[in-house]
Amino acid sequence: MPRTGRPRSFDDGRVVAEALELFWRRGYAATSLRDLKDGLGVLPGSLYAAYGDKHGLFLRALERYVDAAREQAAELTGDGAVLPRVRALLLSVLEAARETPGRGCMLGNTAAELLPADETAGRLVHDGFGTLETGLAQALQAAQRSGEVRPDVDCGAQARLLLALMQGLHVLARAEADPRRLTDAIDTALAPLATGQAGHGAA
Amino acid sequence: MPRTGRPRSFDDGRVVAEALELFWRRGYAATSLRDLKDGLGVLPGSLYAAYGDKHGLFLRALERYVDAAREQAAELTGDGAVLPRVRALLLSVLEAARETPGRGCMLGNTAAELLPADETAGRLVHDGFGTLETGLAQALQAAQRSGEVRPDVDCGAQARLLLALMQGLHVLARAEADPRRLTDAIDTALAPLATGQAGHGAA
DNA sequence: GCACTTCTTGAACGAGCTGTCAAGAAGTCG
DNA sequence: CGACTTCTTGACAGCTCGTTCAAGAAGTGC
Repeated sequence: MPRTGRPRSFDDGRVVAEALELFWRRGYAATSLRDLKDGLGVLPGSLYAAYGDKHGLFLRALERYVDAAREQAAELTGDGAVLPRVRALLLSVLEAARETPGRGCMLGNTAAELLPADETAGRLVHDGFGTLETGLAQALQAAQRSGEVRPDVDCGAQARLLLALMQGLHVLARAEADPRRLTDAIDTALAPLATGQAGHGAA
Repeated sequence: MPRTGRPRSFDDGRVVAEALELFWRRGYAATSLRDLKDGLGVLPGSLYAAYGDKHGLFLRALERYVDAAREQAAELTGDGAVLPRVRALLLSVLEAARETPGRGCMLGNTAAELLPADETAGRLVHDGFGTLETGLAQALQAAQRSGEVRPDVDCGAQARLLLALMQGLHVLARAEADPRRLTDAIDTALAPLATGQAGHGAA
């Protein structure tokens, strides 16, 4: 195993994180190597040696985003009431649109720009959506067992509805001067779920 | 008024319609003048003489899409039950994703690619979303008056929820091998609306 | 300190892009 | 038919893009 030679002068994790920020904000095609060079402080030659090409770096950044989404999804299930956490997740979409306009969701952005042509990115996006859907469904099922969510609710279908709502909010919020106008759509979606009593601890 | 000179050899309506099809499928930046030349049979010089530049042609195409959306929204209100028409509209999103993959909704695509930087396109997208939202809200209100929709429903908030769902479905469907998997999300969104009785004619 | 390996640097390449322009084609009007 | 106006044509300028590469820099291990 060759372990000699000049060590890399940049931190892989930092570069991927900053590349994610750029791709997230501007999209894949609109982020040029010049943008990456300026934003990351890494010249094209080094990027190509480390990641193959622009697309390779993009996939690394997208993987990182999917990992972050996985963490968010896992945090939905846990101690205490679930529905307020789901509501907070949906509200955070509107808040993010206010604080960082024009960024949206990296999964949705990638789906709109590159799917279905880019199959590798497609798998990652599919995984990311699947993770979020499963996380929502499991959280709702747990809340159902604890009595927080009505027993006649189809948690799988509800999870798909909430995920679609979430993606839709990312899109609509781009065209709204004040995304908070969409808050009542969130509450309308969640209202039919609650039993009215708070539930009694995790399942 | 100068009414002499060689007449235009192409039909404006046809060119805008075909440009819309291209921009819709590939997005704004990814559609090159060469694509437009090949698809429309009109050389760059003529396009620039007629529409100013690529962006001008895109705006014309986007206007046309907004007009079509306006018609769709208007058709939601009319004789007979409203909820089946709303359901059909949402299902048509999944059907379109199956028949024409990777096209999505031109409003959502444009929002993701160009907003908030492109203010002119932003106004058109905002109008388009507003038209759809208002159309949904008015249809639900009419259905409420006829007894088809429960009287305690907030039709405005419901319209925003359904519009967000619609946009979310466009996004999610891109990453699904078979978009029909999302059908139950539609029914879950609509279930809380119905009174159970069919309503008695238009209001 | 020397040999070796890897990384960095920055210029350069070919391709593709949007937008322009001068010359010719094709109409209309007197 | 002839003058005039507008549209079409296709080449081309200027730019940016992703990618490559040879030379130099900077480490490691003996």
